[in-house]
Amino acid sequence: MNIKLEKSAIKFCEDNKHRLSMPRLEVLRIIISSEKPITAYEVLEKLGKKINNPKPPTVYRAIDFWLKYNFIHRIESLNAYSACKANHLHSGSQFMICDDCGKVIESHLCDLPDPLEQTTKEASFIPRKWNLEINGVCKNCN
Amino acid sequence: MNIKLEKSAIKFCEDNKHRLSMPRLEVLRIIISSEKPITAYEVLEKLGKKINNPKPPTVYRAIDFWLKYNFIHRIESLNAYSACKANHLHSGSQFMICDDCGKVIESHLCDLPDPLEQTTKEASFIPRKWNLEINGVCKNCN
DNA sequence: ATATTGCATGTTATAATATAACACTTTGCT
DNA sequence: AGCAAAGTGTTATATTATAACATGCAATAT
Repeated sequence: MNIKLEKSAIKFCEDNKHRLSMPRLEVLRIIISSEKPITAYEVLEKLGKKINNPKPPTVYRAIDFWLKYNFIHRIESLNAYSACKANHLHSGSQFMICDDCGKVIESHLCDLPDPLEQTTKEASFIPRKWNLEINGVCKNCN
Repeated sequence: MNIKLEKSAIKFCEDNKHRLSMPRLEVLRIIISSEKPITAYEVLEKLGKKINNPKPPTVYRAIDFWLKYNFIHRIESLNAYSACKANHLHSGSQFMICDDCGKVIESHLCDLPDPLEQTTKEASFIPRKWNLEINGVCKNCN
């Protein structure tokens, strides 16, 4: 699927002296190979086929790790996770979620769009990361 | 606090023949009078002082009702709810969440900003509602 | 005025999501 | 080898949310 992302994750760990443990690698692979955003407990179930009887913290730790470095994203309104579709790491993401078929399309903001940037300035608020989720109806469903 | 919102909610129910039941009214009041976004179980606890021994579904039903008509918003990344601060109903919301002090500032988008509108068009995606959550550091904390 | 209907609530139970806490293991460094 | 830091294994439990079904209430049609 997205072998590029896996490779860059491996390289990232080497370069930054993070351990690329079994749970981390397998969890990332599971999320990468999922068509749709996948929940932690779905990951847990699949992980059970790779390592012996894993428990929720194992999954959540790995997820937190990859989230932290933006290799995966969390779709808040679905409590689900998906691999980053961009070829670079970014701190802002945008998802279009189809209310009909559940399909999720990621695009990504490199910068906060101007009117939004503006409101943060007005509030003297310093953005660190942001997440936009748009619900609606996708191409195929309308 | 926001007596205006309560009034407009009451009027909304009258106009649209929705029942303004005890749980609905009290839940709305609790959320309106909360300084910060409040979780469902915090609402439940406060509701216990108004009506006898309420259960989670009572709270969630009332929350869902007000959410549906945009009188309150859900802040996804906090699993919490807050009264709408705009003086009009809107289907898009924007929150700035301070990672230091937990303060949440709402602003509101009447329309999806152009670059975003653009991406939905490119994907032939029809937006129905959207939610942007920006994490960062607020005025007082930086 | 009452029967009907649809909306809403009360209640019990349980599902789904996530984390605390602590013992143990691995790795890199000195 | 000895140590510290980072990571995992495991048990238990916290937090968030919903399913399912019985009951109540209010508008309206007879």
